[in-house]
Amino acid sequence: MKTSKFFVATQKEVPAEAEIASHRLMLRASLIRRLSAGVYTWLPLGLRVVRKVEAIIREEMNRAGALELSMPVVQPAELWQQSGRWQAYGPELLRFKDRHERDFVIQPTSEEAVTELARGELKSYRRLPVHFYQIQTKFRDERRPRFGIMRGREFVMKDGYSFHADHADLEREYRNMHDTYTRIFTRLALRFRAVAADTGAIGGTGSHEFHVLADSGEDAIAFCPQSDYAANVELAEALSPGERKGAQETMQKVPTPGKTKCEDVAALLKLPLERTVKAVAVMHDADFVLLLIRGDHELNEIKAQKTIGVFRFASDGEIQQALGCKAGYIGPVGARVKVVADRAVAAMHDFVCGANEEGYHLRGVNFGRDVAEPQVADLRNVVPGDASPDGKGRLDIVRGIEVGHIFQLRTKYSEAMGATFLDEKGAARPFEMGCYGIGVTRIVAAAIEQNHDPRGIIFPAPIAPFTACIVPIGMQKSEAVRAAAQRLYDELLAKGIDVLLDDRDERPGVLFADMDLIGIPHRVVLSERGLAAGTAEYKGRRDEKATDVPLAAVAGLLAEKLAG
RNA sequence: CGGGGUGUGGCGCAGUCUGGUAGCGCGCUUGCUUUGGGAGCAAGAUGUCGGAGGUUCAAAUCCUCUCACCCCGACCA
Repeated sequence: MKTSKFFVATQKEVPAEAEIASHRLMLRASLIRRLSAGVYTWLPLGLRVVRKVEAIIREEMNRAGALELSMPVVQPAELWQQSGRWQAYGPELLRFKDRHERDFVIQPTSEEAVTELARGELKSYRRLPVHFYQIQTKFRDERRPRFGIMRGREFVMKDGYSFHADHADLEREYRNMHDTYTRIFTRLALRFRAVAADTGAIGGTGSHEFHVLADSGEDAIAFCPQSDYAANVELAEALSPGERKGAQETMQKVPTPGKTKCEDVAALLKLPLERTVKAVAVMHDADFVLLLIRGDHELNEIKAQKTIGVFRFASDGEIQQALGCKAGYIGPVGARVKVVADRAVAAMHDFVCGANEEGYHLRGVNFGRDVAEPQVADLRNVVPGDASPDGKGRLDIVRGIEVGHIFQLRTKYSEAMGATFLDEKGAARPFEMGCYGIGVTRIVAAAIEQNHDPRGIIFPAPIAPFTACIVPIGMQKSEAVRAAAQRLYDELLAKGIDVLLDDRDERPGVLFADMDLIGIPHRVVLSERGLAAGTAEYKGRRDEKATDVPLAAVAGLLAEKLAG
């Protein structure tokens, strides 16, 4: 491709809307343009990247035995009513009526449509297993779309659905997909991690998320450098720090006027933050519950919900009513309410907590002596340095962007929609189902988030819009440069290299800046000076400096770089 | 959906408080010069100031309503 025949519309200045690097760079490099909130046009340059990502996913899915099909973006509401998601999905599901006033949705995923297909086509166990997938547009009416393509409302997803006669076969396919996803993200040349994820209400043995590692990621991932343990922080188990030591202090009430936060109380009493306990007041139905968390820890709401059921935070009025005190000074001592302590709190002695009296805290508090032994549960987020749940080391935490999720659905949809097959004995049984998603367009943003510098994007070669570019200096003036550029361009094309010849009549600085911004991994510069010496100049996008290469060796060098 | 904020040329902004008929930078067009890291000079084009209504001799500016977008908040590829 020649730039003059392509569409490069780079910008020096960035629209104010762009918050994160990938969003800014995608706009500046003319990969995308915004059409509406969370809805973007993919410009030719960006679409080339999307297509490359899709191609790799498609190859690996096909290799893994999955079959590509395409289901409708617009789907009838009846299917969604059968599965229950018409009610359950909420406002993220975009709904509309056709001219006959019939309800439709724009698919956010396709479990219903694929289960409908299976119900009609997979009548016998002899047809199983089957894995269908599609690469296609999805729409979720996010409450707050942001970060450009990263969390857009319209996006492209690879969604696959497998059907099995029994759970063992589903687990086999699940492992197959785990391996396939690992291959896909490896081929995409991204730094990633597969992490155990919450299976939510469905349960079952499995759900894994695949995260691209990036500091700007919205998810926190706990992993153990000494083992292969990795889990989303929302799920990672926090072990008990050990046995509680005996009490050494006597409990005493200390004035702490105006100090409602653990940090402030600890500073006032000149005690480390981890000697304090914060009490979080929540309501489970009509029950008032105090959750005790160590001052330096953070409540994990998912864990808390698993422990006490669905809850909400108590209002000031409810706290006043239950404890006769305002928030900021509440604690378990003397409180006639249900108390659940985090494991770390259960191991504390001589701690500090609220006195249930405004302006006062208690210090030297001990379970058993001053306050009843509480119910104990894992309630907090793990922090770096915590023991790994597999007992093999200490946890560290990194941030990630979720780009893939594999899930054992089991019979949730097949039962809800009456999708059954006949087994060997002629009995009708619901399909065991798995589903497997990859955020295709999100991968583009995540790749940029992980690979950029002040000059722009640094695309991993497998997904770069062009893998190499030729920058001729003074091409419009110099016949020699023009001819050499054309020759090299033809040669690289003949070798199957995806090359961009930047033949614009611009100053070299403009060409360099654009090629860097767009993130083309390999650059070859041709100039009269170099040609006189029979050389071209090669520079990798991450290289500090360019190196001179004999003109005749350029194609070979690039082929070698791209192979390696 | 709650809270905060912004809408002025393709992009980034000033002007709004204190009404007087719109300006800067980038980009764009043309010409000349320039040509190894986002050039210089000159001449140009592009605005119903988000929309509707109101106040006023006069509204980008004040008032009301509305729409769009962005940012912070209870979980998704």
